[in-house]
This record gives sequence, C-alpha cells and structure tokens, in this order.
Amino acid sequence: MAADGTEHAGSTGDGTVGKALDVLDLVAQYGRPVRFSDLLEHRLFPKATLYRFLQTLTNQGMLSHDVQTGHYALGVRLVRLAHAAWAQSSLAPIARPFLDELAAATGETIHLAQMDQAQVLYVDKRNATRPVEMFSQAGKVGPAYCTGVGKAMLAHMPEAALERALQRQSFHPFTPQTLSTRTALRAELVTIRACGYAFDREEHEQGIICVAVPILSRSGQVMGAMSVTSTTQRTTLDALEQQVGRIKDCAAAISAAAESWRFPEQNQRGE
Amino acid sequence: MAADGTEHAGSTGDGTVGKALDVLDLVAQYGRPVRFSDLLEHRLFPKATLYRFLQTLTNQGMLSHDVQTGHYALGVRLVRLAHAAWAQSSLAPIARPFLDELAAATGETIHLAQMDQAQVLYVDKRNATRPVEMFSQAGKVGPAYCTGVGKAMLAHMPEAALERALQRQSFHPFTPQTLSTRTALRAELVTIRACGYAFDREEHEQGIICVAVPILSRSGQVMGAMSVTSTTQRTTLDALEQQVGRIKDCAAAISAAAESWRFPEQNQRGE
DNA sequence: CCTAGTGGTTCCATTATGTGAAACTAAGTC
DNA sequence: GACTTAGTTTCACATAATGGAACCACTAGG
Repeated sequence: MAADGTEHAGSTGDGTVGKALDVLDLVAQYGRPVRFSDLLEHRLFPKATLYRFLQTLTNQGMLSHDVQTGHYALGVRLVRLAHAAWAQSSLAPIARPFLDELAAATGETIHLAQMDQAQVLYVDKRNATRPVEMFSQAGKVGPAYCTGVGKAMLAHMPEAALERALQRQSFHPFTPQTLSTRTALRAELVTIRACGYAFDREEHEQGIICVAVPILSRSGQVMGAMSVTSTTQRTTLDALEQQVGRIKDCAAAISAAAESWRFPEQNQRGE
Repeated sequence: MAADGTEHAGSTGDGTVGKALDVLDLVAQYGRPVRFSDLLEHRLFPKATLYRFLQTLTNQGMLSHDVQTGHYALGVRLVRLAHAAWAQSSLAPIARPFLDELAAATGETIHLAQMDQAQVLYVDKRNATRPVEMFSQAGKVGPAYCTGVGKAMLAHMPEAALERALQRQSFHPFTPQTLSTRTALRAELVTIRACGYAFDREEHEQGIICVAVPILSRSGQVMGAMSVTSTTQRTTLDALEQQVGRIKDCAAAISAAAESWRFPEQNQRGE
C-alpha cells in the first residue's frame, strides 16, 4: 500500500509504458475531450510518436476516440479498472461501515483520503445531513499542504518521504489563511504530530473548516486520513475539536480492520 | 466515442504497452493483493519480463507494492484517472440531473450503463431510498445478453459490432429465463429494436425485472442505455411497461444534452 | 552444517520494438 | 488553384524490451 513514498516520475520516466501513461495523464488533465493537435502542443512527443501512442491506448480501451470529431477522451476501461482498484487497494471498502457510523453520529461531512503523488486523493465521502456543495468527491485530488487530511498525513510521514512530498507542494495561497511557505507548514506539522490531529482553518476554501486525523498502521505507517468537515457558519474549530476523541476512535477502528484484512489468517509477527 | 466496437484485444495485442496493461488486468482479476508467483503462474510472461512490468507499473503508481508482504495491488493512480474518465468520457455527469428526476418520479432503482468489451459497464445508479455512492456501484460490469441495458444496447448496434459482441457472450444460464443461445437472443433483439425498449424477465437474477431503453446519438449510434429496475414482489412487467414513455423521454433528453456537450465552447483550461 | 527447494531479483547478449524526420493525404481557407 | 492546417503513413535507425540463466535470501529437512 505504501501510502507515503509513492514515487512515480510524473515527467517521462521509465520506458515505453511510462510514456504511454504520461499521454494518458495528459488527456486526463483536460476536463474534456481533446484533439490530436491539442496534445501535440505540449511538445511531449513528436507527432508520429504521439500518434502511435494514441492509437495503442485507444486500441486498448484506455482512451476512446470519436471518429466524427476526432476527439480523444479517457476510456471506460479505466472506470472498470478503478472499481477494482478502489475495492482492493483503497481503504474505502474497509472503512465504509465506520464512516457511516461517524457520519450518522456527527451529522457532518466526512472525507476519507489517501496520498497519491504528494497530493491528497479522496477515496470516499459521506455527505452531511444538510449537504454543502464543495470541492470533493471520490477520485478527486486536492493539495496536501492546505487540507486537514493532507496535513494529518504529512505530519506522520517519515522524513525522507515528507521532504520529497514538500518539494512538490505548490503553496498556492488559496485564502489568506493558507500556509504558503515550507517552514510555516513544517512548524505546524510538528504540532500536529504531537497532538495527533490537524485543523483546516479555512486554508483551502473560505468558510470551510475541518478537523482531521491520520489512519496509521500498527507499525506507524500512514495509510490515509479522515476528516470531519463543516462551515464557519454552522460550527467552530473548538466545537470540531470536541469530536476529536470520537474521530480518533474511528480511525483506530479502521486501522484495526485494515490490519486484520491484510493478514487474513497469517500468524502475526511483531516487528 | 464508438461505444459499440471497442476492440481491445484482451489477449496480448499491441506492443509493450498492451502487454503492460494485460498485467494490470491480471492483477485486477484477483479481488485481492497478489504475490509475484501468483501472477507468474499464468504463464503470460517469463519471470524476468513480468518482474520488469510489475516494477514499471509500481513505479508509475498504477500498482502498489507492499514491501512487507510482497503483495501487489492496483494503485490509487487508477482511482484518480477513473475519476477523470468518469467525468469526461462517460454519460454519467451529463445524465445525472435526468437520472435524479427519473428516480424521484418512479421511486425505483435506475441504472445507467455503457458497453465495454462486449460487457455492460454500469456508470451510474440511483437507489430509490439511498444516496449515490460513486465507485462502489459505478464501475461494476455485468453480462450483456441477459440484462435489460445490455440487450437494449446490443439491439441498436451495427451488425458488424453486434456480431463481434455476440461472439463474446458466455450465455451462462443464470436463471431458467436466461436466453442461452445466440439465436434466441438475436430473435429478441429484433423485437427490441422494433419497439425501442427491452425487458429483463428475471434473466440475470431471480425476482429482478427491469425495462431498459438505449441512449442513441442523433446519428443513431449507441451511447449507452438506462433502465428502471424493480422486483417481482413489488411490481410487474406490465406496470414497468407503463413507464416506457417517460424513460424514453429521459433518454432523449440525455442524448440531446450529450450532443451539445460534445461541441463545447472552446477555451477553458482548468487548474 | 550442509543440501534442496521456494520465491524473488539481477545480468546481459540478442533482436524485436519503438522512434521521429520527413513525406504524404485530406480538408479546409483565401 | 496555391496555401495553410490537421492527421496519417513510411522507413532507416537506435533504443529499449526480451528471456534464459545465474544469482541471492530464506526456509525446511536431513
């Protein structure tokens, strides 16, 4: 699972396969179907090469190609694969009952997230009874340095992985409250590590606050994080802090469930 | 979009990329993390080759590798990609409001599906009582020859693509009502094509019935299908048939929305 | 302590594969 | 009818994939 140091070059890394996947990412980047020449403009590959990749990927069902308009889009095969990925690799299916319970208990929005390429990937979500429209859904990604779940995970990562992850944060100041320097973030991570939970003080979106806790394996590895999110109109950080105990319990329960799921019947050996 | 004849060899097709994706599929096949030697047993590739693929894919975040146990699983990068795929390539985001409306009006379960490799891929669902949960349901695949949506789509495919798709149906008799021969199915497809909607008469699951209509582009291409599903205890085929008009309207509305979506206003770059 | 067996990783000569400049075709412009 | 623009095909060349075999790290069993 290695929720921490997932390497993955990003820029053209290993071999032909890596390049092909870069093309896939490129298509994903656009939120809409793209033309050949749109992709070509990125100067990632010469014409012929790009063309061949698009053909191969289309052939494989990873892309779809509308012959009418000549547009390429991500293929449905990905949806199928992702369903399997979601089911077998993410915490979501394990965490589901616990999230349900927490959602019912708190009545707020719950997020479950994991790290992916130094970003936060939301893998599940429970809507508040009074739903709030906001940036998140399963599969969506968000920044790590200015979200509760992101900071909770960063705070509990080993130094090497953390450094690599920090390198890749944009520190874009979404709001006046956004921590926009490496040092400011590092300082807060120390506090978070100490107390075991993280706040989002409207750092990503004005009016949106949350409290998040990491989900750690028995060996202390970061597996993911979960948060209870609300708005400044509805509640306060102090009120959210009250919930921390309950949330931590929930995280612990998920961790335990994950642990036993990973070693179904093996004799467990302490490190 | 070519919702019909999505080729995609399945067995090792084009180049290195195709092979790598086969490995991915292989991992997906197991519902659980797998060891190197499990995969090796399939004799798809020699040891060294498989090893290299696994390394590359892990590197790329398409697989995750638990160093403790040596298990491989599908990587979270897939979930991210799929989110994009779901959003940009499936009918789901376009159809969403229409499905909501239909769900409210009928009070029954609604499915939205597309073809993927001669199988039915569910891309969205409305559960009368419960709210939507994305990947938990969306992303599942099912057989084409014995589901309402499957038959609705098959019935409206061009002959060449249909033949190819039929070739790949298993015709496993799930229930006594399952159409279990090519000819029986072909006969029904003619009827379906004529009237524009398809029934599932407990052909896939005992007690589960549905009525489905295809979603066709203006040019008559199959883009997907949708169905209203219920149980024999709750309703009858005749009662479902009453709804056909409404469902067809809904399908037409989705088609129209999709059409205008495909030729969007240019120039808008996210992030 | 040695030997055999299992499961995973690395080497490296061979050659298949991918590469990309350039030529080509098909549609639009002006 | 000359002139872009957008996509497709070719082909000599070199890179990158291949896979048999050797190699390690363990574990078991004699």
